Amino acid sequence: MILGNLNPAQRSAVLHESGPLLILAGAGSGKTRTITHRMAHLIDCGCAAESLLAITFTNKAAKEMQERMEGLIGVRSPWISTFHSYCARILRRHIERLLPYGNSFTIYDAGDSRNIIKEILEELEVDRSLWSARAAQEEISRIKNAACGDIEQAGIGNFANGRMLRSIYEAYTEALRKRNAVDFDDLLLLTVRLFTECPDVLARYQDQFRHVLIDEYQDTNAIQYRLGRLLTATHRNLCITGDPDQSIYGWRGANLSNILNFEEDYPDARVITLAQNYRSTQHILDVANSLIVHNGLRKPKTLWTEAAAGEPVRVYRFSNDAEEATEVALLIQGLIESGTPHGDIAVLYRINALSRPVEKSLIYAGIPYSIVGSIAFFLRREVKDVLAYLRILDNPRDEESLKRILNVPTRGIGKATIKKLVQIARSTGRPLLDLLFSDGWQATVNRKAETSVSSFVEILKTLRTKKSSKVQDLVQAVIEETRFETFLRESRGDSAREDIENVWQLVAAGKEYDTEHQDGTLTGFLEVVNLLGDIDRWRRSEDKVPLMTIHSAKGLEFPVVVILGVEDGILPLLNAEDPEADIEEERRLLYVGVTRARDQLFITHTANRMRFGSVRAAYPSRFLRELQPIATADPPTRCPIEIDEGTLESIHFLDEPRGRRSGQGTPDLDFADELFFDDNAFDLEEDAPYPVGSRVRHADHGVGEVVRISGIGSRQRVTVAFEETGEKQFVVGYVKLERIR
DNA sequence: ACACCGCCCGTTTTT
DNA sequence: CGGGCGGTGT
Repeated sequence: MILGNLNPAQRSAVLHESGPLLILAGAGSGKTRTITHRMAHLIDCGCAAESLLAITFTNKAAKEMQERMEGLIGVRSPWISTFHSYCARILRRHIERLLPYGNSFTIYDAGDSRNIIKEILEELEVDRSLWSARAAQEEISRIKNAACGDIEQAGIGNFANGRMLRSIYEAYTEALRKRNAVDFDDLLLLTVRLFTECPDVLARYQDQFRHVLIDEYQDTNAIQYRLGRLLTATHRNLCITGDPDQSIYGWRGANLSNILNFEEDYPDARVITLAQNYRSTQHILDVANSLIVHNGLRKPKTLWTEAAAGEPVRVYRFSNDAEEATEVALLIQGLIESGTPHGDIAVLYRINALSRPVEKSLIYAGIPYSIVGSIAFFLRREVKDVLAYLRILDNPRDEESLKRILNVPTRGIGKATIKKLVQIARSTGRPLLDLLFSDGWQATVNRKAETSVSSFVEILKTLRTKKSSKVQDLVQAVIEETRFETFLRESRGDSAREDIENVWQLVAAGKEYDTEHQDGTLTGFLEVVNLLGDIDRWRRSEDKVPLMTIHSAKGLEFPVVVILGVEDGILPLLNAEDPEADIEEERRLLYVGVTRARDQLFITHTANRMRFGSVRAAYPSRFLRELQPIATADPPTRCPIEIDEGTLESIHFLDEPRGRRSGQGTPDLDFADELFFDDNAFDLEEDAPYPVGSRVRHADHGVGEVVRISGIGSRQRVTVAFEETGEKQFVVGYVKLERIR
């Protein structure tokens, strides 16, 4: 085994033999390298490859790890997959132990679930102001993820809405069971249930996997935490890697304390910190470090590098989003002209909506780009329609898919008919498809509908005979039997071409699956399709500028990164009705964005931004004032003035001609300037409610002395050195402090 | 049954 | 600005 290329920390992680191990891996610290080497080392030491299990969060990460493993040890590779795929595979084998599920269960995506929830809300006659489908869906997911499906524990309360939620939850669970379907959360949840209810199954996997590795542990939720514990309960060979500073999935139930408390869970755990960064320049790391240090919930660590200082990080301010978009396009054009490949320049943003103006500018500038994420390919309407045919063939109880395609392509089966059919099915207690295949429904619908449904049934019967052909042929058969292409051409106007193209891409996906899986099945194909996100399908290409959310960019790196819209309200994303927004998570998000950059980093913000269809004032992100040091400059194409040691005031200075130029100077612009740039015009010593040196009392921390303040107004932060608990930082607007002196 | 119109709604982030 | 949904007209 080659240990020579590893640094001392990496090496000790590789050499750690057994027992719990926590690898705190900073961004760009060679984590994947370390864990693949570790696995290879274990195999070298006599572990069978089959006895290793590595769990990642994205298929992309799994694939990358897989490839690196093959490079290191040859073909026999350990089991490496995402939590979700791993659980799906376990369930395919054993779900029949959890009746009434069968092993051809269908995995429902959020859209499918939403449809069921809508039906339930209708059936239960739920007042729409009490529960929207969206809200109910979110709550259901929260119950599953945070409380492992235990309603009692989820604390939903006993008021009308809580009681209603309980009914919705139960009806939803029952609906899925009837359809032999599971949602994303169920994949994990049912696996935990399987392991708990069937100790023999658990024992089998505990025995098989002598070493379990969980990647990105900072993003695990309650169920994933339990899975990890269950799988390693006997041998305790649990190796986790993660970085509390990169936890960005709190909204999905990720529980940061899983990683923060790992050492309490496993007092004998070995902890290794990887802080040497091999990715970014010193300037970029300085910015990253200065930002993240403002977080309280973390394990302190400072990234360092042997690399050069590099280009300064630049913060650009624009008067509106259109200008931002044009200038970013010009910036990119300049980079491309000087030889940077398109694929080396990533444009990142907090919310998908921000991509549009930039897309326009890129098109205008003739720069090819590709959007990664947003609407996943397999979620497109026409693709899902074709897939629905496959799904109903695979799982005859999948009522959602059946209803979806009864009248797609349009064949004269309307809502009323569908409703009638569903009703008969319900009253006879048989699956809808069973009913349609029998002759117990014809009398209840009108003649026209009757012939239509019959012809639909005929199509399904024909397709059923081809069920075990190659996936590619099956997809093609669906398109031909249903005359799907004609349907698209006739029913879609402008988008017909694109829609048809997408449908044929699905055939291509089937072909790809067939070649990659010699013993593939329809079930297998559908599973891949379901669990594959857009980011997983994305292949880095030289000739397109990638545009994506920061969430999608996690785990990736680019020589040049542009982060758009770093404004209060967007990053951090602030929600009017939810003032308790997790600012620290937002800060981590920016941190993740910043640490994607290898050589050059550009951060932009605007004074006015089009949102919700109208122009609104935008304010620089509160995070910008935490960045140290930043060099700032006017946008490159207009006034190429550069400042060697940028200060906040210099932006103010540079910015003045800006308002005039755009002719859009608004009072808000001035306010924004003041908010952000006039830090030093404000006398911090005099006007602060808790000046430096004053003594204060805090309910939890006791008495302390103010050692530092920063910012102004309600956004002001105050750092207090408490006698008992040490230094803490607060936002003045949110903390209760009693001033003693 | 279905196409069309117009209103209102809301928007993070994804396996 | 865009999608979803309710209502209307054919």
